[in-house]
Amino acid sequence: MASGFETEDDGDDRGLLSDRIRNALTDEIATGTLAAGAALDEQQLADRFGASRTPVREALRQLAAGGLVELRARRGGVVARMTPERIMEMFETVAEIEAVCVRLATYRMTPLERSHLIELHDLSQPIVEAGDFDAYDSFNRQFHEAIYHATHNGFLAEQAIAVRNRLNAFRRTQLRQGERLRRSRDEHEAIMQAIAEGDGEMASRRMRAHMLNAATSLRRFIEANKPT
Amino acid sequence: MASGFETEDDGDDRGLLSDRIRNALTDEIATGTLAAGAALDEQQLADRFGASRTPVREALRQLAAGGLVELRARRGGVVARMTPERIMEMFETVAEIEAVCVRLATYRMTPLERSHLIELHDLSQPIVEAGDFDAYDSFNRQFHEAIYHATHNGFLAEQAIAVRNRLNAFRRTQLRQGERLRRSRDEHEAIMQAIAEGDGEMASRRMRAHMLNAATSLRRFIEANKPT
DNA sequence: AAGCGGCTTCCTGTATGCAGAAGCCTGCTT
DNA sequence: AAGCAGGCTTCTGCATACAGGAAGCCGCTT
Repeated sequence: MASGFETEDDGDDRGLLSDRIRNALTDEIATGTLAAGAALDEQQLADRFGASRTPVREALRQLAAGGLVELRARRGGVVARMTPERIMEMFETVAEIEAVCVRLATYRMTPLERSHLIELHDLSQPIVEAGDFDAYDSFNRQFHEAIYHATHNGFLAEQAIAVRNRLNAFRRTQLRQGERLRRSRDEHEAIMQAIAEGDGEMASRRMRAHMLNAATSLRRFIEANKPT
Repeated sequence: MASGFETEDDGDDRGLLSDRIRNALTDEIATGTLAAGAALDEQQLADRFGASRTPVREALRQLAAGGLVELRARRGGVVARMTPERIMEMFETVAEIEAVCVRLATYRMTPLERSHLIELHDLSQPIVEAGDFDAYDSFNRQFHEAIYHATHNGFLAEQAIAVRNRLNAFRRTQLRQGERLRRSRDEHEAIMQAIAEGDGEMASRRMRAHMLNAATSLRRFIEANKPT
């Protein structure tokens, strides 16, 4: 998430109401519970969260600033509606940013970080065998974020996480396509290989391909389920 | 500042109050009118803008989501305080993103866009001769944004602009250092050369170097003016 | 004299009230 | 019957009111 807020992890009972609402809405949008284009009525949301409109409004403003929600002046807000073109643009952007990250990480990561990453990667094997999509999604997130942090550039890591989060709903969808889970892990394997060899450029190219494969998988899914 | 947005300055009655406040604060932070670390008292800002606290709060939330302001729960907000380390991280991030952009742009730009970029670059010559920092800053922005758009990836362009905007104040400072203006243009020249040859990788490396040179120039300035 | 604790005061966070705009529905006109 | 106009409804945007936490201050204790 773009910085600026004290976000303690989601065990949130205490904390600001507007932050809790923001986190809840972020989650619902990311998981698709709130579909793209869904209208966001302030009073309705306020009732649902047992709050007044004020914290809801603040949450919506923050989400709008993050691009998850579109606010049209005096006409209310809707969950950001994304065209297939825009989704592809976002995937390409993530792919390029991830490619940058893995290149920097290859050159900068400490032995400890490298060890941690290898360990993480090894853990994904049984998950793939079991075909556990949710577990793999969670692992995948950890894997990529470990790479972000290994760049030793906190700002870049934040940006990467923020952009990645906006693609959450789509990435999860895409993982459920056919053999994508196993192929995803194979691609990770190839990336790990390049990292182990200290070849940042190679790791970068493989990461870009990895992300674009995911995008292609998603595009196929979108076109297969096209309503028209 | 040389805001490319058509946010008509103070004569603006139209539009949302919270948006006007947000734009005004963005501007003041970017130009340094509001120094980093400055406390942002809601009531005080409300009085200054002749509004109530409500739109001020909404503006602050949006700025926090964009990273320009830090909000500590129940303790008010301050203009994001950036350490030299963080500024360098931001510069590195911008450098990498710009490098990505110019590579994609080289391969994707239309002849019209290439022509426009060349024209823009040519216009910078007399500006450098005159040593007009403000004009060059404005040109520089146009030059880089033209490259963003030539990627034909709207989302990537938005991200690039957003990150770049957060460095506004520092980039302007840096341009005022010694021969930096002329060297900046020389580096643009080298980038244009690579674009003309259709060598995206070369353009990318040169762009990265260009941005890191700017960062180095800024770091020298910061250390030279270090209070301690 | 120094440290601590309670109090006071200010400021944030939330709720509610009010005005105006956007959209809709109804009824009139052609 | 279709189109338009005007009023009505609903929701947003802003202001104000209220409650609770945070920081500073003053006095008390040792």
